[in-house]
Amino acid sequence: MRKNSNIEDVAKLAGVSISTVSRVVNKSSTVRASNRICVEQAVKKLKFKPNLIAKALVKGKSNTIALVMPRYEGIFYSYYALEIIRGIGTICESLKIDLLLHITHPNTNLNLSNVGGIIFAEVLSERKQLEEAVALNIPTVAINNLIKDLAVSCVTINNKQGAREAVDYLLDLGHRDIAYISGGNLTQAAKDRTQGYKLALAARKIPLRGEFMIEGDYSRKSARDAAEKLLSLKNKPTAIFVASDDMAQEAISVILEKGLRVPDDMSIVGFDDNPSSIYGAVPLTTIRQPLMVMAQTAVKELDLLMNGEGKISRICLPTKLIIRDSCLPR
Amino acid sequence: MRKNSNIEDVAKLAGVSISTVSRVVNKSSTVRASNRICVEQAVKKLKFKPNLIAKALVKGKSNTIALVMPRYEGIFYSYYALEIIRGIGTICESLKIDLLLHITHPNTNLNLSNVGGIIFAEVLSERKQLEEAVALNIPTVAINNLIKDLAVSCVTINNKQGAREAVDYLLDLGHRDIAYISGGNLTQAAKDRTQGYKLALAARKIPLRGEFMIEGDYSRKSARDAAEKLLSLKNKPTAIFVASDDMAQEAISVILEKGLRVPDDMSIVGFDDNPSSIYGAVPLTTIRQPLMVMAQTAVKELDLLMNGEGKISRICLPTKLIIRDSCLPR
DNA sequence: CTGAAAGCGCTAACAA
DNA sequence: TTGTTAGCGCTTTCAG
Repeated sequence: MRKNSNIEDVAKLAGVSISTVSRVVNKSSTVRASNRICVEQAVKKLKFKPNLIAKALVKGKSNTIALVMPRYEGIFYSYYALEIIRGIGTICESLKIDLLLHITHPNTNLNLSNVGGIIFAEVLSERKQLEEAVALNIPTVAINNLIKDLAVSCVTINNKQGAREAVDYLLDLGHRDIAYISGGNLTQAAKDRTQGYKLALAARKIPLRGEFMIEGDYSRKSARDAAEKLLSLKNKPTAIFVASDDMAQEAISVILEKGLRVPDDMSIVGFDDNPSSIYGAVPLTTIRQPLMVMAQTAVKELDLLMNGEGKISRICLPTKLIIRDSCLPR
Repeated sequence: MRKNSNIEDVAKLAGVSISTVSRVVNKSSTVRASNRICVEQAVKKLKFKPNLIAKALVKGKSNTIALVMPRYEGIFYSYYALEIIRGIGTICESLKIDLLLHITHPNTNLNLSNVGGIIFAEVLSERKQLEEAVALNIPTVAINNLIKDLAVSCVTINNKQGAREAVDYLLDLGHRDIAYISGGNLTQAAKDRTQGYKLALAARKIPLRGEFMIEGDYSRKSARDAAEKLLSLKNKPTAIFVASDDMAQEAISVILEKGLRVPDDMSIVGFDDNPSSIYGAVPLTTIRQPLMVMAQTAVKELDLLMNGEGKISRICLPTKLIIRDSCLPR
């Protein structure tokens, strides 16, 4: 059976005490060169890997953080989820932090008490866990949500402003009949984008039209249905703002299939700046959101918190309108 | 600062020894009812959560498994990666196994020695880590790969056979000019599908045509490029087998945009049975691969291995041809 | 059925 | 600069 060598074996082989071994392994205080070399050789010969579990126990905290991600189909299959997992995963890897992934359901209850910190990818559905984490005094940061009533750090994208920018752009182009395919209301981000859409129209005193606002769920199917509904309207919109690039691409496919042209007959703005938005049938004008930066910032904030050096912060990252070829003036 | 109550606090409050507390918490040996109740009450009052780190230390193994996933753009943004993460994540959640996610680069070196088990989502690029895991005697299972030269369990999808089925179907429909958009050669699965394509043609003595075999990388962009290349050929194929549904959908979009029809002018078969393949412009005929079953099987096998009850097994899961509307006889 | 005590592998005073 | 030692919180013999 497996029998990893431990610090004692190394000490014995190197002819020093375990403290010395610990010191050289952790590069803490200075050790006489000759001893360090002995230890290093022993480490190599024995293939010694420090037992992180023991270390975590004595340190009273682990180097592990949990990423809590709900498994709603919609959000999970979105570019967002993937990019967040990838981003946080990559940063953790480079910071040598262990990443625990929790794919949750509203009623899963996690034992959060043994991680060093937690990142919530979405809180609308995880409110209880968030509160528990705060109560347990575990360093926590929420992403893509702005939480004001709880003492947690958050780093978010300015979804409302981003959506507003998108619609403003369409408005500036002369469009007045602007439809919207939303991302539902299961996430704060999706709700914020809807807010932004409404705000932009309200600012120009353009009344909201119920038939122009269609609820999607970030899936391609929902976008297809929505686009078809929009195209079958007596008074069609001249432009559509779509809450994600993936959905926008699907909407474009539908429009093209019906023999209409984009942007000539219909202008489209997406949201994400998904890399594939450059390469579709028509390069997509969209809102770029710095997902990677958000992931990175979240992990760094958390790391600070975990080391007792940080304090609660609320960071809001700006979006940027990326103009490509899917819009034309009205 | 945080000060979780520990087993000793509970023991004191319940008026018993820590051994007794341990027993009731772990439901191990029988404890007198009155004592059990006392302990349970104390646990509740103190909100006692056992420290899993200490437990792991004394048990000499953790309840944590690592999922190692390379971060090649192509594979990472595929339906496969997402479904695997989601599948394994979900199963682990229900089995109360902690899931460590490692998003790796070829040259990241992980400290694998402190997990209870490892699942490799892809081994072509992770061969060294795999070998190390085996050398360290850590329970390991590889998914979507069949490894014969190493003592590891693997559970895989029969990619070769699946691809062959797809092409055979086209062949049976009378097609002879069958093109192929591949998933590259960075993963075993992608290579196997290419094998399957070649085998199917060879079995009917149809010569391979270089211009009919285009390398993709599972991204929509690569599929778009490939489809355009295929459509610009003097002698166009009459059917295309595409190594993923996502890519197949993109190919269909391209074809439709050029004013051609699917399946009338071009038959398409995908691979994955991605849920969205039902809802696209044309419901896609495809190869269903039981990704969830694979994930589930992998975790269960690993769990067995971790509990010393299992032995090396190599499981190959069958695919299934799902006939929808994207193919027509020639 | 219950409790005392010996560790699991490591870190961090403290002493030398 | 180095070694000794006391834990970190828990499980598990082994006695009682």
